[in-house]
Amino acid sequence: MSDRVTIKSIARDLGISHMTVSRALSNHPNVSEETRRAVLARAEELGYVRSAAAKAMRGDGTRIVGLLLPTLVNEFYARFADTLAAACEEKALHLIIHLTNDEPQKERQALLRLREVQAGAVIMVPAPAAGEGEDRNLRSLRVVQFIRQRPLEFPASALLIGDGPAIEDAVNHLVAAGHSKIGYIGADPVLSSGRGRLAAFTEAMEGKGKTVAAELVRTAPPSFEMGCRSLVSLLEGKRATAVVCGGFEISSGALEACLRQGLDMPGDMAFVGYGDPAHYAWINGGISTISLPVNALAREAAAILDRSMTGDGEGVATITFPAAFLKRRSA
Amino acid sequence: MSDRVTIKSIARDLGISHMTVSRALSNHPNVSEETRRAVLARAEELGYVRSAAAKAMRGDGTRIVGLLLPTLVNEFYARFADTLAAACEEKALHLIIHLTNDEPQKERQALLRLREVQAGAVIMVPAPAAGEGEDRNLRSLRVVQFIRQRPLEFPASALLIGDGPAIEDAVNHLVAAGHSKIGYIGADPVLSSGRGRLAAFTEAMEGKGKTVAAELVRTAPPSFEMGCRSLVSLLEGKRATAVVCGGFEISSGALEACLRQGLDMPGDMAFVGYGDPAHYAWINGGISTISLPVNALAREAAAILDRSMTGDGEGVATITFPAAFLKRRSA
DNA sequence: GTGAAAGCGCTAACAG
DNA sequence: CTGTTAGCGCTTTCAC
Repeated sequence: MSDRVTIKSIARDLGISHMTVSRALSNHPNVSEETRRAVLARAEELGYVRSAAAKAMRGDGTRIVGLLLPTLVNEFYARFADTLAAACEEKALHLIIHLTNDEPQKERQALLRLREVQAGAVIMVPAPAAGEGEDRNLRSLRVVQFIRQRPLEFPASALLIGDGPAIEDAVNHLVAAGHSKIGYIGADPVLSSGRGRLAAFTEAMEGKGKTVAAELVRTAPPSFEMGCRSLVSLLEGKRATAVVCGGFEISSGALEACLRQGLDMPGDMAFVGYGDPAHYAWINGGISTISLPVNALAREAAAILDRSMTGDGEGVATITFPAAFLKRRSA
Repeated sequence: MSDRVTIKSIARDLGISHMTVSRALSNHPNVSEETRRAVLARAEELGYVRSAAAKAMRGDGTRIVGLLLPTLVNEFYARFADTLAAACEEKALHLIIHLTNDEPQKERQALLRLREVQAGAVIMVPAPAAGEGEDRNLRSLRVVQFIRQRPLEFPASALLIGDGPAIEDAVNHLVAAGHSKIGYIGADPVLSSGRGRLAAFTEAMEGKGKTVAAELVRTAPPSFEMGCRSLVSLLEGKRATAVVCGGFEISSGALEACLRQGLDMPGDMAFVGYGDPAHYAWINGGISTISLPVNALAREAAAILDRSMTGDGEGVATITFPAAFLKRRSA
C-alpha cells in the first residue's frame, strides 16, 4: 500500500513546493486559482488528511478533550457522555474517555495519558483523594470538575448539582407520609458531593425535629455493590421504613436489592432514588427520585469546553444546576 | 507558567545533551548510572511526559483506538464501551469515542477525524450506506465491524451476533403459547443485522407453518423512536398479539410504548425484547428478551485490538457470538 | 558513555 | 504568486 499522503508527497507529485500545497490546503490567499484547484483535486483523490501530530508539534494544539467518569454503565453518566460526545462532534473535538472507577490511581494514569496526547481540557468526576500534590497532572489542562469538587491549587471550573433542596423535599415528603425511621445511603463524605448530600439530609431531618440515627446512615465509596449491601443492611435490626439514596450507582444498587428481595415500595419500604434513568418511571409503578438535568449539564460542559478551546481562556466558572424531587409511587 | 518540559529543556537544565536524556528515559543501557538518576529525578520533579505527537511523527504509532457507536444511551452499547474502555486502560490505549447516530455522514466525519490523529484501529457499528467508495477512510485503519457488517474492499475483522437460533426459540415459544399474529419490529434490511434477524424471524415462522403477514412487520433505520412508533402501529388494525424486537434501541422504544399504553404483558401483548439491560428483569415482572453476551463481545474486541496494535497484523477474523432467548414474564 | 545530525509533517517568516 | 529555511520533540544512525 502507498505510504502516507503528505503535503510533500503531493508537492512532489505535482512538481511544486510543499509550501504551495500547504497554502492551497489552508485557503491561504496567495495561491493561483489554477494551482489551488490542482492541489485540492489531487489531495481529494489521494485522500489526504492533515497530520494532527505535526500540527500538535508546532504548538497548534490538539483538539483533544478528556472525559473521566467512574463508569459508563449508569444512565446518568451515559447520557452525559452521549450529549457531550455529540457536542464534541459538532465542534470537531476529539473526545477521549477514561473510566476511573473512582480509583485515584486510575485517575492519575488517565490524566497522565491525556497529558501525553496534549489534551486541551478535561471534564472529570474527581476521584476521592489524589495523593500528594498529584494534581500536577492537571496543570497543563483546563479542568472542569463535574458532580464533585476537589480543592485544587489553581483555578478550575466546576459543574455541580444543587441537590440540597430536592433532598429536603424528599425528606419532608417522607416525614409527611408518617415515616420516622428514614435511612440514608450515600457517597463517602470525603467526596464533596457525599458531604453535601448527607448534610442536606441531616438538616432536613433536624428541620422536621427528627434525629438522624447513625444506624440508619450508610456512607462509603459509591458503587452499585455498595448500594445493594447498604440497602440490605438497612433492612436488618432497627429496620428503616424509608430510604433516601445519595448517588447514581448507589441508587441503582439499592433499587436492585429492593427488587431482588421482592419488597413492595412504598408498602415495605419507601424508596427515593437518585438520578432518573428512563426505566425508573416503569419499575414498580414508578420510582420516586431526585431528578437531575443531565442534558443541561452536558450542554453547559460543552459550552465551557468551547470557551476553553477557543482560548478565551480565563473563564473559570462554578455553575450549579438544581435537582428536583420527583414523586412517583415508591415513596 | 513554565513552558512544556521536553528532553531538550531537561538537557539544558542539566547541562548535557538531549540525547543522553532521551537514552536515560528510555532505559537505554549506554548511560552512566549517575546521569540516569539525575535525569530521572529531574524529569519526575518537573513532571515530564513524552510527547505523543513527536512519537507519532516519527512513525511510532499513536496508541489511539476509535470506537464508533450509534449512541451511548443504551445499556448494551454503554456496557460494551465500558468494558472496552477498561481493557484499553490496561493496555494503555487511548480510546476516542464517536457517536454516529447511524448517519453515514457522521460516520464519515468520525473516520476522517480518526485518520487525522492516526488512530491505529477502529471498532465500529457500521452505518447503513457509506456512499461511493467512501470506505477509503478505513484503508489506513485496522477495522473491526461490530454487530453489523458492510462489504469492504479490503480485509477487516468482524464481531457479530448469532441471534438466529435465539429468534427462532422466541418465535417457537410464542407459537407454542398460541399466538399466530406475531409482529416483528426490526432494523432496516439494508443493515446486515436487520437482514439476518428478519430472515431468522421469517424462517422460524414458516417453520411453524405460519405466514408472515406484511402488515405485522416493521423495518426501518433502528432507533428508540422507531420502536415506539412501530409498536403503536402494530396495535392498530390487524392487531398483533405478540411482538419480537430485532434491535437494542427498537426494543427500548417498543417497550416504552407498551408501558405508556399500560399494556399488560403478556396479557394484552406478548413482548420479546432485544438485548438485556438490567432493568428488563424488573419491569412488568420481567421482560422476555434476546440476551447477548456483551462482556464476552467487549473482551473479544479488546483482544482483537491488542493483536492489531502489537502489529502481529494479519489476524483478520470474523467471530460470531451466540445470543439466547431468555424467557421471563412478558412472553 | 556521550554527542551531533537528520528527518518525521507542518507552517511562520522570509526571500525571490 | 512561489520557494527556501527553520524548528516544534523525539529517536535512529553514526561519530567520538
